[in-house]
Amino acid sequence: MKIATYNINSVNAHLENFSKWLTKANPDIVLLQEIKCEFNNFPFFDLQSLGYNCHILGQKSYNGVAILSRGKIEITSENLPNYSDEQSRYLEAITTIDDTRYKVASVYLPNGNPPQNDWSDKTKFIYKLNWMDSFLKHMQNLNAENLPVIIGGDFNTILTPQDVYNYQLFEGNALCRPEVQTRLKQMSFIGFYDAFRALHTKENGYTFWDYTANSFKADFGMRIDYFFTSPLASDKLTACYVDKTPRADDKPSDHTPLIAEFK
DNA sequence: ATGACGGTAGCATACCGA
Repeated sequence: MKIATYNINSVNAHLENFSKWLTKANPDIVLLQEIKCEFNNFPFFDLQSLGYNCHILGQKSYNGVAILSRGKIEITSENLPNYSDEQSRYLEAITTIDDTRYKVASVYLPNGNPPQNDWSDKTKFIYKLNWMDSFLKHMQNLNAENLPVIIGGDFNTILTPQDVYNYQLFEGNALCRPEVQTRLKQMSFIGFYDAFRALHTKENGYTFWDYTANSFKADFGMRIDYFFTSPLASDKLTACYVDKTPRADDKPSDHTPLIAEFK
């Protein structure tokens, strides 16, 4: 079983790039973030014709998450069950691939940096921390599930200096503030593996490069997209890697897919 | 670099992102 997590930065704006990659990479499941559209504008027809069932939690302009699967999708949660949220950032489902049932979730964690017109405004950062607290509370319940659980998404967190091209540049940034790093590290205490880092200790694993001039070519990137696997899923994990091909292709998202494979 | 650059809403320019 092959699963991908991909912050698509508007599914409609990058549909051509995405469809080309989907056909080539042929994942069984795709977790999408930042689809940036509501139900009525989601490209169901295009993706279904490539063989995927699709469920989305949409939002106009911003955010929005989706689950694509070769198998049947049963939604188990839209938004975090213990947190009232106006933004679409969490979608969870059970889907069956090769007779194995997996619980999967597509996560788009808040960025947390202040708006440009008010650098002192902490509202977004507080929202990020509260969101993470609710998320972790839910993860404690999910980890005990009697089926493999795979949590994937854009966690907007630089966990360690290894996970960004220049750590000093991002000091004080909401992506690598200690309050945020400490919270995401709790995933491992709860029992979820950071799948990429569990298998690769030396590679940087960058999944995001900004659109500016030579960020991608110069590899000025960061690792902010993750898979977290529950004990039953970690037992089945055989590979986890970054696929840079769509980021190098025409009209890409600023992120690139992270892929995990399970036996 | 509080940089550039791209996406959305909607039609000029503000907001968002990491």
